[in-house]
Amino acid sequence: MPRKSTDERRQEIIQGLLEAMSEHGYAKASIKKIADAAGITPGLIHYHFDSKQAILLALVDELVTPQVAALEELARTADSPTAALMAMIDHLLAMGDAAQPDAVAAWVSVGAEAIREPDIAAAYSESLARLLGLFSDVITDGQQAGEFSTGDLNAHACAAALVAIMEGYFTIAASAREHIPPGSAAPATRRMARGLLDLPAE
Amino acid sequence: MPRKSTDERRQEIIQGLLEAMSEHGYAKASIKKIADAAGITPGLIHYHFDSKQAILLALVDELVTPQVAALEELARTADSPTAALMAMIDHLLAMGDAAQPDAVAAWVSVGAEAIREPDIAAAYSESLARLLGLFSDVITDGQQAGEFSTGDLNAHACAAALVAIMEGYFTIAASAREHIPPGSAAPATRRMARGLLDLPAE
Amino acid sequence: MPRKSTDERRQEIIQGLLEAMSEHGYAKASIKKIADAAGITPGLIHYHFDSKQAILLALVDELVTPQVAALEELARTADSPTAALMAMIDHLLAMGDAAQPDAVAAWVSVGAEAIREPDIAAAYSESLARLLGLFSDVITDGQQAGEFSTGDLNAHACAAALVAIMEGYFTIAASAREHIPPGSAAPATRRMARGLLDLPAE
Amino acid sequence: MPRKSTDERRQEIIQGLLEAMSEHGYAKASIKKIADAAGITPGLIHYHFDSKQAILLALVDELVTPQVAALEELARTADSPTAALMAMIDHLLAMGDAAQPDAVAAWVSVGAEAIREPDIAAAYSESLARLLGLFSDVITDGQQAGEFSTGDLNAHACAAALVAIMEGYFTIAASAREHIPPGSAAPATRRMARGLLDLPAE
DNA sequence: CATGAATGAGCGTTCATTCAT
DNA sequence: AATGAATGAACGCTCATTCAT
Repeated sequence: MPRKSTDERRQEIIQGLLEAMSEHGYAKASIKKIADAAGITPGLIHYHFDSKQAILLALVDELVTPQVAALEELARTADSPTAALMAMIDHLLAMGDAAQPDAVAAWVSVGAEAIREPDIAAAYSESLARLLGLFSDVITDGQQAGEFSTGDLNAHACAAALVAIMEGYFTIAASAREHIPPGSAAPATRRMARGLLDLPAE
Repeated sequence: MPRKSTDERRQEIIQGLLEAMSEHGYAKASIKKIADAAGITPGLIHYHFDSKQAILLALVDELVTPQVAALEELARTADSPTAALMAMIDHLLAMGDAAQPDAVAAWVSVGAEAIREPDIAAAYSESLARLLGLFSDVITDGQQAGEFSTGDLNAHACAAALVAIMEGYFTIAASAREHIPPGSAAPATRRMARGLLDLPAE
Repeated sequence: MPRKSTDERRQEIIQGLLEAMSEHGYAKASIKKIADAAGITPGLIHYHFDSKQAILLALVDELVTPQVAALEELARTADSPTAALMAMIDHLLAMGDAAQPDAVAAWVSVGAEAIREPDIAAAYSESLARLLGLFSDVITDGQQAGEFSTGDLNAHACAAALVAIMEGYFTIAASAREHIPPGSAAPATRRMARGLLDLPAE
Repeated sequence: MPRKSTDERRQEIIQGLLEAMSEHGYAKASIKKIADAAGITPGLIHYHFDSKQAILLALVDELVTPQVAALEELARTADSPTAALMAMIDHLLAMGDAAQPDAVAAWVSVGAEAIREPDIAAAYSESLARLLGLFSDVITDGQQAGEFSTGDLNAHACAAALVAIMEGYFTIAASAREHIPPGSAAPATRRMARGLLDLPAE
């Protein structure tokens, strides 16, 4: 007679890691702290996950999937590639601006952890690939529609540049938010995207 | 006279941390690993540094100061604000592109560590402030010279945007380099800077 | 249900510290030695106690509380203040004489540790205050009953003198027992108490 | 060409230990701290002393010898055994009262250290023996002069009792001075000595 | 499913002692 | 006689993981 379903428990544990990580970083987010944040006991963590790293991998998916879905939806419902791109930028930068500080901090920790853990690196890389693919598609659409021109750069390089901006804003937002004038990230990024893609000024 | 001077040893230890950190991240860059990388015994580390964190703070300075000096030199010797800005972008992005992978990886770890360690956060924030100041000065110069126009954004917000790009490219370069087409970072950033500052295409 | 209850383990650890301390002093009573004495592994110590100092604080309470209770009982059931005082002296000095050499040695280490550790000093001071209070009450009772006379000294100063004798005998018993003729501590102290309180010789 | 004589250096080191010990206790009085307190470098310590323990043994002698000499002088110049005893009590308790807090704290640490170090125990025991001998002599003199009567106790037991008081006052003075009313130690001890030795009240 | 005591390896740090200079 | 860098063992403590209950 299960007190809670496996899926629910896994969700709680993942959220516990998110909470612990945003406060202490991954290395110091101990199983005990994760368990406390999830409102369960330490022993139960390893019943639902093989290892601490497995929770992190699940968290990466948890962080990325809804964003990708939201961006896809934005791209699909936009009137034009330009409108789609601007909507995507606004959506992503809103996160860094303040909307989900825990998720942003956790994401930065994931990027750092990826330096030394191949499994995390793979998940991180795949997550970036998903984002890159979305931007790449929109840029290709815009090129074919004659809205965008990318000079010597291909669509992939331009997509990487846009993802880099997002990553950069997230990094600074996580550790030195005071250096980002509130509300400036999205407009600045839109201006930069216009330069990148040869769009006329707004 | 001691067997080696304190300054030499401190340098070796700082480089040992850089090496260990770029491979394992800060948390797993143990005193033992740092000592091995520096070719000394663990006990000696704490003869020269009060704590592991003190080494990291010294490393942050070591990483940032020469870059800031180089950027200042570039800004001073450039013919125009536009030329200065482009030279600075090229210089910084060259690092991320491949020139100093260890330093880039270490820097990303610093950003992540800053999330939870106030002292590191302070050093990280100050380092960003130094970079931001340089960009901010160039942008202000360009505005006054009539070369740049920043729309609704002030110089600081534009500087933050450029620093964010750099941070973002570094983050991706450290963990998922395969997503950055080699050689694309600097040209893409130059295009974005043109959009940000209302410069005509090259 | 865990393998052993927290209370049982805490007791075993406290006793392990008592054992290790009486043999090696507090500083050299390492977590490893405490664990060995308690028959457990070192890691478990910090599951049950936050720090080594926390064990010491628990031990101080463990040492003092039963003695205070015993002295209170003696004071309560004695026929007169004089009888109460003599019973208390006999009870306390019996410890130093030989009855609990481990506890006496540990207590001396606590006093020394109190010199440099404010938390230990507070616990030590409070323990002394409890003993002093008991003696002070008995002396005040004796004064009011016309049995004791303390000259220029107040009850508190006389209580302090009696507690000092006890501390002194404990100190010598712990490190240089050969200098205390067996069985002499209590009679000598009774004679001194008579002088202190103007009691006629037995 | 010696910059300072060996004897001077040894003295400085012993005083350095006294200073470091009274502040940090023996275990935490590191060679570095002793050297700092002595105004020399760590390496020099082991040129003048074989080990840290050897300094402590020298310190014990340093602490006790002048007191013993002073007490001998007091005993020799006193008009009577009673006067001698009271002068000795006043002299010793003046230390605990406030005169030399560093020495008192160090002495208590020596007593605690004696629990676990046989060599320290031997030195501590010998120091106590010297004090005991002095008191024992005076008491024997007083008995022979018909001034003192010690009941069932022999002179040694009475001497031990007086030394215990001193040790006890020192212990409390070192860690919980607030419990000793200032100026009360000597008068209280004189009253106790009168009871111990069947002297009439002052 | 769930608990929480238990393990053991590793961590950052301290330090008495040694020794090249 | 003196320096201060260097060593290596020990320390208190943390923690992912295991497992009896």
